[in-house]
Amino acid sequence: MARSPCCEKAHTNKGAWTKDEDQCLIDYIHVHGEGCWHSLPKGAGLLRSGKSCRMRWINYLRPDIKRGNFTEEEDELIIKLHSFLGNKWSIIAGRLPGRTDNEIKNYWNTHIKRKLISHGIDPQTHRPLNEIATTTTATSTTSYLDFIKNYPLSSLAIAKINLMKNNHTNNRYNYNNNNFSTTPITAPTLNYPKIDLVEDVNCTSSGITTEEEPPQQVQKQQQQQQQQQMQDMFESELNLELSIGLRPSANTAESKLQQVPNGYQLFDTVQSAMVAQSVCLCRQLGYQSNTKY
DNA sequence: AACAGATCCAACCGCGAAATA
DNA sequence: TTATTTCGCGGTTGGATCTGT
Repeated sequence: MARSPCCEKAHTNKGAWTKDEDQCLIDYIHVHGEGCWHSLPKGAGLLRSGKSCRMRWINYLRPDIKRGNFTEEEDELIIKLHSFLGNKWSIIAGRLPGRTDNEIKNYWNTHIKRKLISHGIDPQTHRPLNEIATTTTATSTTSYLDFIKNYPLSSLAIAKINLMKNNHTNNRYNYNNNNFSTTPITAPTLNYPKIDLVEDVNCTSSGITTEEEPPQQVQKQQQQQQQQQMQDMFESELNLELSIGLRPSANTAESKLQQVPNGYQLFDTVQSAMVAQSVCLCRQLGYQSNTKY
């Protein structure tokens, strides 16, 4: 009892759309709305596949599509989201109003990718190209000191790890029901040594100190203040990073992520810390400032 | 002006998941 | 339960345009 055969492929045009075809599609959607792509061509009198109509509408004809060059803010957001999500263009597009997944994908492949490569950053891993060969198998068994030794983290990334170490011992960040929460875990995580952050919240230097000086009241207070600032910043960034996918639907990668047992686990492995590092690295290269690659 | 190579981007293709008969 | 269609996604292609010589 299957459906009747589809004859969509018969007698369909291919290639560039004409103005008449565009207008025909626009008029039809204005009257009948989006959806039912399969039956749309027949109803609209178009010799196109439903798939082609959908693509044309979503990527080109939709009235809310934003035209023109990408802004620096959009650049930065795309890189950040890509470092987190990979090639999930539709999800990334969902975070950039008016931009389509196809447009972002093209922009990534023609602009951002090249810029990252020219600056020695692998566009897939968001890590320095010359370090990729030796870091492909970082696991939770890697000691944090080994990791630091090989991949000096930005202070921001370190601060994030410290905060998790200090404030959420034996916790990991989970993504459930569109929110991050901390939930006890049993799986082994990194053995974080205590590393006090005392400088450089803007990723302008390596900023790592490994031993605390003999306590002095003023220093303590300053450190507490800085730590609080870092926590605020961290939570702020986390909100951005983890608010990805607030509109999950049944068949999206977002919903799949949420379906992973124990939720969407972030920063519980060395790789996750690398993500933080890579984002910071991009910033160091100018994405946060007014300078461009 | 003419040509070649590089770049851009709209459009196509194949695949997997969901829906449906 | 199974076979098939439909939909949406990411990867790729190829024609149009740009740039350098």
